[in-house]
Amino acid sequence: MRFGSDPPRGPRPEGRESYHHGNLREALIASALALIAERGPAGFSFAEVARAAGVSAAAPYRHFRDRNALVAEIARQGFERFAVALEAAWNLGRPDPVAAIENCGRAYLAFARQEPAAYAAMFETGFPLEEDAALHRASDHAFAVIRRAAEAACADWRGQGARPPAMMVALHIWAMSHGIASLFVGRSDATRRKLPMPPEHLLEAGLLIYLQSLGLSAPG
Amino acid sequence: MRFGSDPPRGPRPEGRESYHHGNLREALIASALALIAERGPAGFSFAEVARAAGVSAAAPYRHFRDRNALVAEIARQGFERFAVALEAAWNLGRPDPVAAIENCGRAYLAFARQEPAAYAAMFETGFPLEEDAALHRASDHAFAVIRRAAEAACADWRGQGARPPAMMVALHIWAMSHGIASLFVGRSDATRRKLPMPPEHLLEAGLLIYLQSLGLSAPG
DNA sequence: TGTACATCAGTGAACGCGCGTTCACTGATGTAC
DNA sequence: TGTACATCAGTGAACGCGCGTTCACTGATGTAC
Repeated sequence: MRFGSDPPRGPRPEGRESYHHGNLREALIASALALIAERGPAGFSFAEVARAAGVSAAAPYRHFRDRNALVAEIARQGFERFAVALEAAWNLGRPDPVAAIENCGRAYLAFARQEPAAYAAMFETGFPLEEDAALHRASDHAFAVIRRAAEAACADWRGQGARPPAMMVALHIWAMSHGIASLFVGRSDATRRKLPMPPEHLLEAGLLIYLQSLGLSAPG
Repeated sequence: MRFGSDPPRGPRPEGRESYHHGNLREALIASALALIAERGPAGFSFAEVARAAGVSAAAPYRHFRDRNALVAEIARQGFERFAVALEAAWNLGRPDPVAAIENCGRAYLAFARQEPAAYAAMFETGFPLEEDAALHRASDHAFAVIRRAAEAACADWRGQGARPPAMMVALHIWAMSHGIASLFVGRSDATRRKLPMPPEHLLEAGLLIYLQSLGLSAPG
């Protein structure tokens, strides 16, 4: 039985049946993500990615200038997905800014846990952001979500003394989240330190204590 | 003019004059630190370290099983110096625990700034601590300083509600410090993000806000 | 003080290997007519 | 619908290179007597 949308000749499941791969660019990214998850962002060669994608060593050059360009693209896509996840967790500040910020914190750790390879490519490679405008934009895009969350929270502020600067608050939230993610939510469990509590609880408590101090949350 | 303590033959400044190097182990560590500072903990080969130390490619095997053993040793020594620096900053909790904790924060960032290579070896390599007892001990040793500081601060606690658990406070301090260090105090300036303020100020403010909330610091 | 010897740190040649990169090529796809 | 042709993605062979690792060696150092 054949349908109009079938490919011209024979079956074509996962593997290669055609001279052309058809989707090599995405396949290379997927293979690289798997290798990063296993061995870290510096633990594989360009040739190895090609092999993992079932393609000759010369093929990747049709899609990426070199290994770095591939990893940078992985980081860029990671930042975009990261921004989307944070945005969804923020959920326009509902039910209230502080609760929404805690949701962002959970989303932050969930991303580090579920996409450890992308997270490593984003934060552990040390690419100079100045040299890759697209990467820089994607990274700014993710931070902008946290920044807007901090601004919304600060707008709600009803404490005493000076109003806390939203930029500073955003940076503190980011630093605390990233610190916990990178110390305790790593790639291999063996690599990371043991914790007496789930990282999510640790972060939640930290954010709550911090935000309370600013008069941004009703004291418990 | 000759002195009794002179080496037996001729001058012996930095380079090699003797068949034996005399201090190759330390020289390899120094060369590796320089290479890490330049290119990150994964950016060099074992042979390259030997070359940088002015020695044949086979020589390092007399001192380190392989490249990983060398980097692990660098991380271990780094943790020991880190512990010493934190201990000095803590200064037995003087003049008071909160001020002393802020000094620890400054020392934390100072270490990341002045010893970026060691810091990278300590936190960016992902060695499984279970497999290297000496490294694990050194790392615990550094954390113990922060932990003792948190305990001393919590002992001083005079707030309302439940007394904060010192372990949690220690982890929050560590996470905030590490987050700021790893996001904003990196190896090459080009790599790290731009900040509207010095990282030291950011960390100081963050710790103060956090500790105030726990009733550990006189509200400003 | 001198000599013989054991120990040990570094040499340099050798090996096989995988990598990065280039190149002319080939075969699949898409399109103009 | 069929044919000719341009485009393009992937091939596989080739190259030089540096790496990791081993080995028998050599020359410096330290020590026993």
